[in-house]
This record gives sequence, structure tokens and C-alpha cells, in this order.
Amino acid sequence: MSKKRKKPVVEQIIKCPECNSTQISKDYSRAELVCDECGLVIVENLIDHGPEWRAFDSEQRRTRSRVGAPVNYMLSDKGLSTNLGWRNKDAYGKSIPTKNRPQVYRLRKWQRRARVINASERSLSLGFTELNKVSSSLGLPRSVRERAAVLYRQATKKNLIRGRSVQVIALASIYAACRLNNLPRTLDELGDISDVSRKDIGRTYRFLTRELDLKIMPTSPVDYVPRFCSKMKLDQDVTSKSIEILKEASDNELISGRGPVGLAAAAIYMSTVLNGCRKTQRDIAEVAGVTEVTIRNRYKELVKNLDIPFSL
DNA sequence: AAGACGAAAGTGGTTGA
DNA sequence: TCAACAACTTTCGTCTT
Repeated sequence: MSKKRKKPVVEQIIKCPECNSTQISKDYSRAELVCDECGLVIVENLIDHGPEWRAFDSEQRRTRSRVGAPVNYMLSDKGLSTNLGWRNKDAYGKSIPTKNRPQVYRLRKWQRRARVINASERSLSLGFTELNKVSSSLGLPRSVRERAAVLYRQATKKNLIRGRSVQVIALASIYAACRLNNLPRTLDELGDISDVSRKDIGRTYRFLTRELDLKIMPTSPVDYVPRFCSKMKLDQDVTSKSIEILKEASDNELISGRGPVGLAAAAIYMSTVLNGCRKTQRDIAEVAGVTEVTIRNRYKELVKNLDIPFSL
């Protein structure tokens, strides 16, 4: 594999701009540099040598293969209009010199081509626009976007969009893609940035996973911790302490059946207290999107069952 | 006055008949 | 399809700092 060759490329010491930590993980599968402490994604799309995809069946091999252009799942959107912007100055109204005639010809050609896009591709491109909008407002790495685009494409192909809005399918694809990449967002977060209710997104998500046969494990509370902590600007000790607490909790079977978000919130609450930088339950509740009551219930359980020296 | 606490009733989703 | 159920939320009064 060409993976061997990639390694030396990022050997320099890199510091996290957020928390100054030098503990940076290189995640090749996601092409990201991620700060171990605060979870900040420092560089996305780090390396792009060779295929970063794997094909598990012939269908994927076909949709993912790069014939011509480099891989880009936002295919039908593929810059038909942006490419035409060209480096000419005619945007200022100057007439196009004769020597640029070939370019004008190209423009016309593309325009002709753009017009023959069929209905299903048009709807795909609508969906991709939506995917892009949502994922940039959530700051999702490219890997997640592409995964979402794949899901969206499959949904289209299976005619799952019929009777549902483009938007809700896009949101559900993103939600699923986030979970598949272990960068879970809550349904509330998705609901907040769109005008689709959490309920609808959830329902569509379940529908998608069923129809596309996706096997998605329940999310781990740990996956939420770095993001919540960095949202509250907590320092790395708190983050790692929270994760430690959750590890212990999972050893003691306190995880299953509980909402992962509430658990993450409770663990963070506890570690802020333990680290002497206490946050109010309300603050954490707000960031995590659960109620204070839930935080209380969870952290009571944790205190009771794990012997953590914990007192207010 | 703000934060934490906990009881009680209500909500939405899952499960199993 | 329906009822039972567990987790979580909302609301609110009380206690603590």
C-alpha cells in the first residue's frame, strides 16, 4: 500500500492553535489532524495520495472509481458553473478578444451540456447543495460530507426521496454519516440549523438506515466529550478526566440503556468539579442539549457506583 | 440571588404480544 | 395495532452557597 509512504509527510511538531497541545493524532482514514486534548480538527484533507476509498462491492467500485476527474461525490454539481468563471476579464464588460474565441466556444458547449441534465440529476444537485450548506455550518470534515453524499446518492437511486423533502433526506444522511465516522452530532444540533424538526430527522434517519441496510452502532458518550468541552473552552485536563470517568463507567456497565449525551454531560460536569473549574449544570446542559435533571440523575449514578472521591 | 436538588407528571420512542 | 415500559423532559417548590 502507498500508506507507508505517507507517514513522513507529517512528522513535524504541530501545535493545536486552540489549546497549544502537541498531542496531535494523525487520522489517515479521515485525512485529518486532530488534537487529542480538545478534539479540534486542525488540518482537514491532509493528504490525498492515491485512492482514499475502499470498495466493498461492485456497486461501490463503480460509483467511486475515478474516471476522468478526481473523486468527488458531489458529481452532478461538479462545478459546471464555477469552472466557467474562467480567468478572463469579461466580467467587467470588456469585449472578448479574437484570440479568446476558443474559450467562448467552450463556454457555449458547457452551457449546452448543462441544459441536458435530467431531472434526477437536478434533484441530486439540489441535495448536494443542501448537504454542503448543512455541513459547512456544522464545520464537518470533508470525509463526513462525502460519506453523506454517498448515502444521499444511494437514497436517490432507491427512490427513497419520493414523498420526502430533499432537505430532510440530506439532514438524515449527514446525521448518519457523522455517526458512521464517529463524529456524532445530536439531532437537536441538526434541527437547530435547519427548519426540520428533530423528530422528522430522526424518523428519516431510521428509515434510511433500514432501507440502505446501514449498521450503525449506538454512539459512545466519549465521542461527544471533546466537542462539548471545546465548545465550553474547558482545558484538556477536564476532557481527559471526563473520558477516564466514562471508561470506568463502561467497565461497570453503567453505559447501556442510557442516553450517551446525558452521560457525556454528567462526566464533564464531574470532571469540572474535580478539576476545580466548576461549570454550572445549566451551562453544560445547554451545550449538550439535555436537561439539568438528566445530568443530575446520571452523575448521581456515577458517583454511587464508581468510587470517585467526589464531593461538592 | 443563583445554583443545586428532587418529586411528580408528561412526552416520544421501543418492544413484544 | 396497541399497551407497557424505560429514559428523558418539564415544571416547580425547597434547600444550599
